[in-house]
Amino acid sequence: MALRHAVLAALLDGEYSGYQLAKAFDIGVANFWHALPQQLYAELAKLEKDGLVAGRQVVQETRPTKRLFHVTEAGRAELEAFAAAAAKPSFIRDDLLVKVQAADRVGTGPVIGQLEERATAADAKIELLGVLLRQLRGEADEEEFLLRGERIGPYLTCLRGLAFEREHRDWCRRIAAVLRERQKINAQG
Amino acid sequence: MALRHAVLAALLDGEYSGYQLAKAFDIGVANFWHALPQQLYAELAKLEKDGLVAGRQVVQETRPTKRLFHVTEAGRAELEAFAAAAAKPSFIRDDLLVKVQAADRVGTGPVIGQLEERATAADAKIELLGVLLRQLRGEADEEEFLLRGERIGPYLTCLRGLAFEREHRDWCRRIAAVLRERQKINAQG
DNA sequence: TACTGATACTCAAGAAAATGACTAGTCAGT
DNA sequence: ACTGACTAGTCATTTTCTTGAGTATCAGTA
Repeated sequence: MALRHAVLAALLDGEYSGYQLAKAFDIGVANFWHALPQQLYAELAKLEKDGLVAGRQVVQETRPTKRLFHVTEAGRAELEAFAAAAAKPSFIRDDLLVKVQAADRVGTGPVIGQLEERATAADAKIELLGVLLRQLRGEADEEEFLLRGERIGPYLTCLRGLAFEREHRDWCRRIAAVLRERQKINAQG
Repeated sequence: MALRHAVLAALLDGEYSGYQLAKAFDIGVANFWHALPQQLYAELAKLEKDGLVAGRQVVQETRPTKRLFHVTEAGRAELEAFAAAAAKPSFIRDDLLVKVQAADRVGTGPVIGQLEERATAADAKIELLGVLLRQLRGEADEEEFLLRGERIGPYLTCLRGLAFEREHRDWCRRIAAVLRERQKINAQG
């Protein structure tokens, strides 16, 4: 029971359809919780069955009918209990790091390429997060917003995401450079 | 097929028993791949069945008999192919971030406590990684080691882990401070 | 006019991971 | 003599995740 709370937390900011939720996960929530759309639909169904979210049908003229969900009182209570309980240790899984761990025992060429791709992707994500953060805080500067803003939760997690992406990008570029240098040295020696 | 390659990569540095592998995962590999001991035993059994690792029994006098595993040629080839294939996007999951996302909609008291615990745990991890890195690079300084060292894979992933833990610690402390400040302001207002 | 891409989902099969309990001997300290 | 921690695993069950496919409509583009 874990995705459950991530969905509830994401849904705190208003009504979302499963589809919209999947988008929100891609941008914001993905900074701390990865999930595929199918999982979200399944989880929403379970949450509704358990009365933690409620949905309402919205018929649209030009688009398929959708169902918008919001968190119920029971859902809020569930989140409250979750927040008070001990957190599990965080965890990461990253293929690319597995490859780097194996570096200098397997061919590094493709790994260097992947590190550079990742760095580029991180650049894009950093820009995206920058835009998102500016939107979230509106006119206020950050300090002011963090102290007086109404809804800072998503802002705080995006800040974490931004820091993560920056570190990740820098690491990828540095490691790619190191591996390239080593290739040169080995070619010479 | 994912844990599989993490195990192979971890096993590149010598022979390990399942138990030792579990330790190695806790310290180094956990920086990019989280797995429980039971999973490792199960994965080792599968890898052996598939001929990607081979084990040998070691009878000990004072300790239970153990089985030490090493990567076979087929295992190395498997890793090689893995390194060349496209990497999946990394993913993170963190309960604590879910709680922060929900912050200012649920009680923040316990969350502040957990942020501080995390920061303290991160401090310990940072120290541990510092020691590990010093061990790995021996006498050489970092630049020199990265360019000429024989085996830099684990060093590189530990560097990533270190950067991650630092960022995480700083973020936790900052967010804890922000949430505390907001509690004060709300108490006054 | 055909094609692409976005919206808005659903279903099912199979792989992978998490959980909890269990065995069994050693060693250090109270 | 007892306790708790460490070594070194195994087993079974359940939960969760991934993969891949399928449905349907509409808007914009070439």
